Amino acid sequence: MSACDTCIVRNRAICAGLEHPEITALSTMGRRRTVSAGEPLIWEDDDSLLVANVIEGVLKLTTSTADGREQIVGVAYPSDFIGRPFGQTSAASVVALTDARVCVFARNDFDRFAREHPELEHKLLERTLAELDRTRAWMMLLGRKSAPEKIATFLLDMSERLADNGCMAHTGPARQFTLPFSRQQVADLLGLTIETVSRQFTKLKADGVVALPSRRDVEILDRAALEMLAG
Amino acid sequence: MSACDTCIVRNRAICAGLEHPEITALSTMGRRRTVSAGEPLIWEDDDSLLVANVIEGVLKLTTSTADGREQIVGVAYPSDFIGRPFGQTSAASVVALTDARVCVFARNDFDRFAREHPELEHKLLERTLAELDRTRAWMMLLGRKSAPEKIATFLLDMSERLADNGCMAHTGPARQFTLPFSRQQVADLLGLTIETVSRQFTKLKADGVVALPSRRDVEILDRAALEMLAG
DNA sequence: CGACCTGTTGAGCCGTTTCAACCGATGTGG
DNA sequence: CCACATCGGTTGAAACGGCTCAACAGGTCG
Repeated sequence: MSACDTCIVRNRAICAGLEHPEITALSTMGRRRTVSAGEPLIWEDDDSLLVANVIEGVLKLTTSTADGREQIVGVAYPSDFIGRPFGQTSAASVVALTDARVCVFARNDFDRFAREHPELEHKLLERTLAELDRTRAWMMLLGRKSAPEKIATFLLDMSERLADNGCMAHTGPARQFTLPFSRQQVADLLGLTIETVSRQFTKLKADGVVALPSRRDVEILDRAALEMLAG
Repeated sequence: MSACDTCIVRNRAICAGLEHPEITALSTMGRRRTVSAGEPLIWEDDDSLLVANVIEGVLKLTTSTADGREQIVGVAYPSDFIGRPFGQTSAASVVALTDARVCVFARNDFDRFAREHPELEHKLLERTLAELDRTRAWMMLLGRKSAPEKIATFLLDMSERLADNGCMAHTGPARQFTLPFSRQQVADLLGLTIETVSRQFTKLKADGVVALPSRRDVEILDRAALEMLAG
């Protein structure tokens, strides 16, 4: 019996739908690993040596400039795939935001296996296309939205993404949730400074749009207002 | 003999490497089409009815807000693939920037064909992964770079992308080229206003970094300076 | 020639950043 | 046990970069 048999993202990750012999083969290639909050898993511009499935936790994908500015270019949740298959170098660093568990594969092995299993490649393609859609929507935010719009859009997005971490049927957007991000990370995600993020949060709170019971907790009091603000 | 046999992007598009019977099958599904500069090919949020290969010309992928702000989220050059396979709606509009020729497929047909031909799906996956890398690099620009840095990065990027439109071996970045964009489109690509773009161009010219013989023509006089400015 | 379109230039304004001080929670060592 | 440092976050004041609005320039086309 492989670790996959009890994997909690087994039915949502790219492994979903693979037949038993394939799962077994994948299982022997993969290795479970934990990554502590703040710990890197992949370095930008490094040789792309490994890919992984996220089992539990949240990780950020970032790119940086020479002078240290950072932009979060993606966020990986459970069942998401990370790393750069079929490429020599990875374009982004991957760092855990929360303690996380991942299922890692040597890129070589994974590439070879994927090429031999079209069903897996198809899943990967669907995922990559969806991620590209999301990324493009985020470009709109980065290039054209104001700070209040960015924050509102961000909160609505979080409310959807963090809704069903479990395996239940789709429950709709969450009214309250805990951000996996510090203020600095929210800033890096939205292309703002930490101070601007803080001020916008305070403003939303003052206007009664959200409640902020703690640093990381958000409760949406007036979703319609947020949607209005999101632009 | 199918149109594919004489297709000028035959060896660079996703069709590359397909065996003859497959090419023939694809050929019967596809249809050549011309798109005039400014003419749309796909509408944002519409049902995703068609996908295409770019044969000649340049097209922009854009998303817009309700109040009319626009962000260019991608640019398609010859041999690039456009449209959203395996999805119900397309997340971006596609509009020709120059007169263009494309090879279009009904999305249904293409999806079915792709699923039956792993080699094609693999090509599509590689392309999509590369596009995702590029898109993420652009997020860095949108979120974290200043106007001068954006313009410098843009010019360097153009210089590479427009280098070998032909089929010759890689010739390195172009020293001079013709932009397929109006000032407004450059602004929409960089998340700036048209006035800021214009001022930055003027500044680069005044500093002797580039020459601008006409509205659309650029000649890079001091590449090192541009690379410095690009941040 | 005049209308029109694209792009440039100027002046002033506004939003975001910058820089700095402050706050509250957490943790530590004397 | 309490002074004290630390860390993440908030708040304030001022500077600045890019935006807005408006006028103007250069081509092109009727």
